[in-house]
Amino acid sequence: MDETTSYHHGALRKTLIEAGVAILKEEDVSALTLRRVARIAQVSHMAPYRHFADKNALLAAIAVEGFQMLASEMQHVTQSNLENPRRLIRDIGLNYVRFGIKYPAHISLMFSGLLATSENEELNNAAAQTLNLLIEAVEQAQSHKVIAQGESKQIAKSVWGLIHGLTMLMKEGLLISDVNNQLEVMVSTAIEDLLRGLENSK
Amino acid sequence: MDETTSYHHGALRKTLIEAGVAILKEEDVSALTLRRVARIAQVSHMAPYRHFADKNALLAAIAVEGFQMLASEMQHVTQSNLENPRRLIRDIGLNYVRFGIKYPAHISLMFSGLLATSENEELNNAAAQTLNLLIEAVEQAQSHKVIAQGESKQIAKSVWGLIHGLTMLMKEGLLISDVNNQLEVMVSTAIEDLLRGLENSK
DNA sequence: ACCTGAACACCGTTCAAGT
DNA sequence: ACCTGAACACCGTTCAAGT
Repeated sequence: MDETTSYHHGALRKTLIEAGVAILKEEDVSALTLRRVARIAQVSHMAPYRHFADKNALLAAIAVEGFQMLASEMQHVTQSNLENPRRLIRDIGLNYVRFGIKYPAHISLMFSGLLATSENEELNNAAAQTLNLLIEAVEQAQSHKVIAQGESKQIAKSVWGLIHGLTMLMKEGLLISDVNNQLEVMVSTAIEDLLRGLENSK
Repeated sequence: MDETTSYHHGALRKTLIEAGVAILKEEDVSALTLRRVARIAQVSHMAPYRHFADKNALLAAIAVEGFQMLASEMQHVTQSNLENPRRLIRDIGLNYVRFGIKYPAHISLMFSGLLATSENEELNNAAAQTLNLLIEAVEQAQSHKVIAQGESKQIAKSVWGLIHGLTMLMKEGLLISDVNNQLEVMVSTAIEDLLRGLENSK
């Protein structure tokens, strides 16, 4: 029953995903090839097919890993802002944008069209988890009277749209020239403007 | 001096770009290869190198074409909304999102990281034009007292962030299930919520 | 079950050569 | 100037085979 007695080891799937994550930390999505991931894991270029149907399936698994990293950051922010929902939403936004700046290739993969075409249930659930965490934050803000009642899902989608768009544009260098000094004001201002509009929702 | 006497013709550069645009209308970015574009243009796989330094340069030119298509749509919307800046901003947003739904592979290429890494001046100008058109719309709204004075550039960036994020999430199928019937309400609501917050900017 | 290597049809890019 | 073809080191994927 010792899993390490097989040719490689029982954790090849995980090793392959981690190799992919590591590549995305240094290079862009085009560097993430099946053969290279296999090389890093020290297996033949065909071994990954025992764990993934094709390259897209590996990419989807790496994207899931990204959504989990993001969710875990969002949950951490939520823990430290239990009493101030206005600051909670702002901090979730700031961390989302910083996540995109820190892992540009990874977030690029996560929203590269895999979700649009893949029908991969695990991936769709992982992405939906992002929205769920935003809905929770919005409902918390509503119960604190910071956001008007009703339509928490629509409101969470608006918030997601704003912070996701800022992230993508920021990542492309289209919003500010100095990420260290301008990011916080730029993003906070945008989020607070939207929150102000949500106070007296129609 | 007849340009058509050369091996191919003088318009190869344009032909190659249009071949790329055509591929993106049907398939995703991974189908856009240098060799395939050359095949469509009926030239050898090396001919494109006379017009583009490498594959990235061709991709950048195709992205520029996308920004020009988008700008031309935005200008058209602006022409038909000269008197109502509130509706203008909403319609620009709606059209931006529809552009992304109509050309998902093209908009994906436009924001795929080329801008972040390329230093391509033409591409950067084309992308900046999008922001310029939004700044104009915001300033029009300010002069009609629909948006509070000051910081039109920051406000335009917030608006861009919102509509860009909604576009990308929509394209991934993460916001609504029925694009034909739900898009307009979803996007309009989000934009109007932000505009409400901008009425009495801090 | 899990892993391997040869083979195939593709890539982007370099180089030397043709008109 | 513009275009070509051979060659190289890569891809993803199929297949037949090994333990």
